[in-house]
Amino acid sequence: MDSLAVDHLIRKLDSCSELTRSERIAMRKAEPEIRRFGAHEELVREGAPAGGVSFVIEGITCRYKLLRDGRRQIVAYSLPGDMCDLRIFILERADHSIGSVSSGAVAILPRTVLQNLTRKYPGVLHSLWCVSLAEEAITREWLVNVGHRTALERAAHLICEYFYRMQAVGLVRDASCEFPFTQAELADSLALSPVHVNRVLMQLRRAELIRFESHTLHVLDARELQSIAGFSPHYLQVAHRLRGSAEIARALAENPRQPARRR
Amino acid sequence: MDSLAVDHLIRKLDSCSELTRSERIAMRKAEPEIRRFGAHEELVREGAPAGGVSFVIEGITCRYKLLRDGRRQIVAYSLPGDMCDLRIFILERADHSIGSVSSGAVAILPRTVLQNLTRKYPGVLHSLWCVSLAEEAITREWLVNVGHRTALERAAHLICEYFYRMQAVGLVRDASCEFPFTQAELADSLALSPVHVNRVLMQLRRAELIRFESHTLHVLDARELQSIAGFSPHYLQVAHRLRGSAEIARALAENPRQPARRR
DNA sequence: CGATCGTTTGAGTTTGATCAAATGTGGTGG
DNA sequence: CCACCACATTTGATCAAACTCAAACGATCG
Repeated sequence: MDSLAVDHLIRKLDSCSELTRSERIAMRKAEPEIRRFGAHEELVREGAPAGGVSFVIEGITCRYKLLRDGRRQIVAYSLPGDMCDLRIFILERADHSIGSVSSGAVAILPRTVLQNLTRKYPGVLHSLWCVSLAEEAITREWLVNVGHRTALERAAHLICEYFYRMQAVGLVRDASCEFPFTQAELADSLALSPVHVNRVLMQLRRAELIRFESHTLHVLDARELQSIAGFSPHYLQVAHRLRGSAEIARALAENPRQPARRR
Repeated sequence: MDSLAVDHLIRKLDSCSELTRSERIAMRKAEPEIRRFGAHEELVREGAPAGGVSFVIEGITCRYKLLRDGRRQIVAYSLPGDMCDLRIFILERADHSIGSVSSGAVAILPRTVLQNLTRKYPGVLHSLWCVSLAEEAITREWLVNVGHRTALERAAHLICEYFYRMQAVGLVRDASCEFPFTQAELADSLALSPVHVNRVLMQLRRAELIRFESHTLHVLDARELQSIAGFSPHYLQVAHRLRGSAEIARALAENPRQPARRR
């Protein structure tokens, strides 16, 4: 079960920048702690001392910041395979909170384990860096979203991005996927009031672009939805067609610190 | 002159995660190309094929994204010592544009040079990763800013952040520093109209919190300004008190690929 | 079968946008 | 040194997108 959890992480890192066989083997030796959670819980509070590095293996989590007046801005969602918060690896304390959207589970690697891995296998370090850059690209797009798009465009854009990312991790079937968000959570992501989120979602449904059923999202007209959102998936495509990084990874692998089995 | 430029980069990386002597020496061998620019120019257009990795050695640059309708969102400013866009190191093409705010100069390292550095010196790789994480923290704070703060708070917050960062690179004297931004640029950063930026800036000046003189910003009441902004510099302090990263860097240095001179 | 939480709907308000024009200001060339 | 131009800032008036408040409706669960 544990090794299955690490496979999520390996797949993620591998998709960003190819790992060598020896790196994969080393990673599989890690035995993360599994922590289950319910929906809409607080997992890590801002300011909490940094624990291990965790990644989602099931369900959805989010990162958010709270303001003085209690309002919050969700700054990112983590889908299965995503790191909950890489920055924790480097900081003393969490610089924002982490919560769950749906129920699910995270795997937690003690920081020392990851430190040892990055120490011995620079390819892992490189992959982690790539993951960070990919996340930043998404954050930037959110900034554009909240800053310069109308409420309708914003909502459509978030749905497009979510759908794309769910697709990328194989969680979409028949143009539909889980959609566990409350409208209040969407509001905190989009910087809109819950009431207004309700109205724009209704607009999208009435236009027959999407449909909700229990907690499932159906995308009825992806093309039109993307058009309204001004969505272009380009910023998400960090995973593939990396330039140069494959060579780096290979070069790093040529002189591994740890004896590496070659195929 | 060139080596002086690289020193900026070394200082930056070193502040995030300590470099070893050999890493510094190796970096000093790099001979970046220097490119000067005037104020308010476009330096890299979104979609342009990726060139070298550049960092600011004088003046201020910004990253921005353009929307269909021509509006733009500035997503980051780069002060002297900052990388203009690290992500370019990994992508085929720029996924957003880069422009200048003031006149100044950037140093450009061919990608192959940086690739070789990261290949031979994982400590450099680690530092670059830390830099990326620090940048992401700023982007997230901008997202909170644009998403959940009022126009006045937003403007105050941006000024606080800018002032803090300028201080960090030693460009503040007597509570004042260069301030080359046009109100239109501030508007594009804060997701406000230029007219409204004018009004809130006026409010801050009338409250005697700041003063502008030619292109200089004077902060008259930093405490009150921060209070209005809800600014806490915590998210900026990645540079120091890193946890564990020093040990990583040291461990990496113990087995350098390249023969390293020891003091 | 309440109770709780999330969603929906309506009415009035506010923040910040837009449009338009006036007023600085710095730079250039005569 | 001045006239002029381009550009940035300032001010006023009007408008619209999204917020707030309030209440009703609906689902889910013990």
